[in-house]
Amino acid sequence: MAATSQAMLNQCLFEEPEMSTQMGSFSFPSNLSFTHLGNCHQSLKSFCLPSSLTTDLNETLLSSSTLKQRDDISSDLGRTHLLSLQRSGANLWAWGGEVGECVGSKRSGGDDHLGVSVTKMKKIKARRKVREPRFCFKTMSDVDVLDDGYKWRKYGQKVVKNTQHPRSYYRCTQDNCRVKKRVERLAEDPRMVITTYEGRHVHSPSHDLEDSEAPSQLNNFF
DNA sequence: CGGGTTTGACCGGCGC
DNA sequence: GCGCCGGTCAAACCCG
Repeated sequence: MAATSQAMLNQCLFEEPEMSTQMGSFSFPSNLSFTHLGNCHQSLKSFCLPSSLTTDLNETLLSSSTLKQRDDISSDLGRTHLLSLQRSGANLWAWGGEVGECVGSKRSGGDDHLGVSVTKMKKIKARRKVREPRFCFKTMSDVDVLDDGYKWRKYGQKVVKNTQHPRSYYRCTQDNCRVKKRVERLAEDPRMVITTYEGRHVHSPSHDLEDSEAPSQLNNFF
């Protein structure tokens, strides 16, 4: 799709942005396609997601050599753009398990954890049961819906407060797959598209099904 | 005709 | 309890 080449991956962050803490950063080529992001995301996954979400990958933590490789790729392709990797308290509850325990142990020390108040954390905990794992990232693109290899059906659109651009709601068209995504434009910079994914796909991307019979283990976080 | 989009209605959570 | 707001539903509509 044309959307792929247009998209410039600029930032990967986790919900909710105001609660996030910078965890690390590295470079990606500016002309990296969204599909490529799916592959690179394996490294992101290893770098920032709990092991419960990476059991199907057999990958270890992102090493400095891997980062070096990414830099090499970037230099090969010319320009680079900083990709910031962030993690928020809001996602910690969503993931649960070891991450949740991590939150609990760190919270015992004071009123704040990652800049989040106790009352806010309580509300976060209250929501833990119902929310799917979520993450979002920001791309600079003139099209709203980026090609991530999956097929989506739009089920709603909403004008959110204090923004002039509507937020669109999409669901994966695959049966038994309950992954959703939200797409909205940044109020401060309409060129930036915020894409938020919720849940995990239980199938391979539609592109893989079309291109080969062997289902790829890559991309399955989207 | 089937699949996707649009859009107003509805619902539940949350703050006051 | 009430109103606001985000998220979802579903009927109508569109398009190939």
